[in-house]
Amino acid sequence: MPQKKISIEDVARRAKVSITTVSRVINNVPTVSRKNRANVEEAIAHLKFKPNISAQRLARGYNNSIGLVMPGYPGIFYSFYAVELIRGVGHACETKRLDLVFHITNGDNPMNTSNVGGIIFADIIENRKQVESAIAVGTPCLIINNKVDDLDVSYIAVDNNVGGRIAADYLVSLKHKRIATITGNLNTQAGLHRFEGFQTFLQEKNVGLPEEYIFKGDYSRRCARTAMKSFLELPNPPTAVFACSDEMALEAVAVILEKGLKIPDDISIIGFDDNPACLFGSIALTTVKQPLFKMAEESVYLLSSIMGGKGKFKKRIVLNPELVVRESCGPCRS
Amino acid sequence: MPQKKISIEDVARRAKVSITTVSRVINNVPTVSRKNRANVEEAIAHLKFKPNISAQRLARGYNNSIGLVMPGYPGIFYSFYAVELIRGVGHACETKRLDLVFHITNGDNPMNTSNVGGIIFADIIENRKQVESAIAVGTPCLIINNKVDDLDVSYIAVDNNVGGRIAADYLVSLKHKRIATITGNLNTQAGLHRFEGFQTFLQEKNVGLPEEYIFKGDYSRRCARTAMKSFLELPNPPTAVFACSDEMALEAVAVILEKGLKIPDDISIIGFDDNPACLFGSIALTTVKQPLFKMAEESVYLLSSIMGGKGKFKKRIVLNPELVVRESCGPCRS
DNA sequence: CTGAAAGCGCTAACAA
DNA sequence: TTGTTAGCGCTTTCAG
Repeated sequence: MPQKKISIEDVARRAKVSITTVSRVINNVPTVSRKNRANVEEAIAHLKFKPNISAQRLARGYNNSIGLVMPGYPGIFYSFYAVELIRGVGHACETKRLDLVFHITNGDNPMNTSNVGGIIFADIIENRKQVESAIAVGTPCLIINNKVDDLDVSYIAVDNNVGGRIAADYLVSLKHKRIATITGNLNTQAGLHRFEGFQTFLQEKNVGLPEEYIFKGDYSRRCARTAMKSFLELPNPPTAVFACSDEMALEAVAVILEKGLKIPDDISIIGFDDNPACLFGSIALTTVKQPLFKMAEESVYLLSSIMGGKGKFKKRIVLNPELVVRESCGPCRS
Repeated sequence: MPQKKISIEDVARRAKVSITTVSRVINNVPTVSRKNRANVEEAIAHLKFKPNISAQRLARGYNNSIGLVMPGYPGIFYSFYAVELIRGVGHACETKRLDLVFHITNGDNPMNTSNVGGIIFADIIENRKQVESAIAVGTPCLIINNKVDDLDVSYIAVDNNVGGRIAADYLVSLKHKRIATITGNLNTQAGLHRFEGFQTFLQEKNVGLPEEYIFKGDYSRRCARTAMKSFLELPNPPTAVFACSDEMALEAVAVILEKGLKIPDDISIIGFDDNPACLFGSIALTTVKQPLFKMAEESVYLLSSIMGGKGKFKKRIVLNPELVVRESCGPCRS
C-alpha cells in the first residue's frame, strides 16, 4: 500500500487558498481569480498532485468508467472479432476520457456491476444473468452484437441475416449454381443469422443448397480445412463457397491451392469480416465487411449518452454489412 | 447518473445490526455471530446490495485495480504480441480478482497513475515519461518486454538476443550457409535484440551475413513480401530465412510457394512467436516460441506482490524463448 | 462479539 | 470570487 498522499489539502496550503478553490481549478470552474488559479496550478505541478479518483467518484456520486465484459471461452482472443471490439471500445474510451475496466468472464466471477458507470457486454453467450443483474441494480448497459429483444436493454448489432444474403446474392449474380457454405457456430446468433440469410436468399432464387453443401463449422481453421476437403471430394464439388469468417475462408483457400486448383477460376470463395490479414497472401479475399470497429466505438458513445441522460432511455441500432469485392470470386465456368 | 443507492446502511437497518457488522461480513471478518451473519447475508441478497468500490478504496486507502498501458501506434492490435499480453494480463487479473483498467495511449493523455494500485506498461515505446511519473508518485509499476535498466523499476522480459541465437543455431546446425533475415522493427528493443543475437551467432560460427541478406522490416506482412521477393531475385538466393515474427514468416512462405518453390526442400524458413495461426496453412511453421502469455500472467502476479509488499522492492525477470521444430526447415541441399 | 465515531479525499450547496 | 461545512459509502480504531 505505498502510494504517496498529496491531497487537495496540501495543494491548498501551498497555494494559500481553501480546498474549495483547489477543487474549482481541478474542475475548471471559471470563477477563480487569475492569481489564485496560477498559484494553485503551480502548487499542483510542484507537488505532482493527482486527484484521487475514488474520492471524486464518491463525492460526485457517479462514475466515469465503463466496463467491457467479454465472454471467456477459449479462443475468443484469437478472433478478429474480439480484437476489433477491444480496439474500438478502447479507442472510443480514450477520446471520451472514460476509464475502461476490462473483464473477461465465463459467467462465474461476474463483474461487480455497480462499480462502473455503465457496462458494455460484448455479445452474451453465457452471461445473460449478468445483464439481468446489471439492469436490476440500475447500471446503464448495452449489448454489442446480439439483438436481445426480450430484455429491456439497448443494443447495437450487425444485421447478419443481411450479411448472409449479400454473400449469396453475389455468388448467384456470378451465375454459380453449386454453392456450398462453411457456417460459423450456429449456437451463436451471428452464426445462425448468417446462415439463415444465406439459405433463404438461395431458396428465393431457386438455387439448391443440399445437405452435403452445408458444413456446420465453428469459426476455427481446423473445421474449415475439414469442410473444404470434404467439399472437394464430392462427386459434384461446389463452384463457390461462402465461409462465414475470413479466417475460415483463408484456410479453405489454402486447401484449394494445395489440391492444385485455381482461385477463382476453378472455385470461388467469399469470406466474412474484412479481416485485413486477408489482403495479403496469394489471393486477396472477397468478403462481406462487418463494421466491427465502428460498432464498438458507437457502443461507447451510445452508452455514454445513456449514462449522461436523465431518464433511462433505450436505443437499438442495427448496422448493415457490405460487400467488398477483391479477387477470390469469379463467374461460374461450368 | 442513475445508479440506485442501496448502501451499507440499508442493509444494516434490514438486518437490525450496525453498519460495522455489515462491513464485517462483507470483509469476512470472523468475529460475527452466526445469527447476525445470516441476517446480514439475507439482507444483502434481498436488497441486491453491492459495496461501492470507490468508498471502499477511499476508506481502505488502497486500490485493488491495476492499469495496463499499451502503446497506441497503429497496428498494435493486429499483432499477436499485443493480443497475448491482453489475454495473459486479463486472465491473471481474473484469478487474482483485480480490476483491470485498460489504457491505450500514444503518450498524450497519459493514464492517471494514482488511480490504480499498480501499473503494467506493455513495452515502452513512446511513454517513458509516464513510467517516470508513475515512479515519482510512488505507484508500483512494472514493465513488460523491455529491459529498462536505467530506471528504478521492475520488469519482466523475454531474452530476444537468445531468441535470435536459437534461430541462427538451428539453421546453422542444418548446414545452411546462405542465411537471410527479415528483421522486426529495429527501433524496438525486441527487434534489435533478435537481430543482434542472430547476427552475433552467425559471426561466431563464421557464417557470413552479407548486406543483401538483411532486410530491415517492421513486422508487417507487406514488408515481408517485399523482402522475400528481393531475396528470391538475388543471383545467389538464400537457402534459409529467419523472419522475426510468425506473421512475416507466413507471408514469406506465401511468396515462396507462389514462385513454385518448395518448403523446406528449396528453402527453409523459421519464424518467431509461436502464433497458433501458423499451425495451419500448407506448412506448419518452425519457430522460436516466446512465452508471451506466461510473461503477461507473471507480470500481474509480480506487480500484485509488489503492491502488497511493505517496502518498495524491485524484481527483474528474464524469460527464455525456445525452439519449436515443425515442418518448414530442412537440411541444406546445395 | 458489537457499535459509536472518526476519518479517507473530494464535491457542492450555502453563505459571506 | 472565496471559504465553511456537510456529506458521499465504507473501514477501522476503540470502548464496551
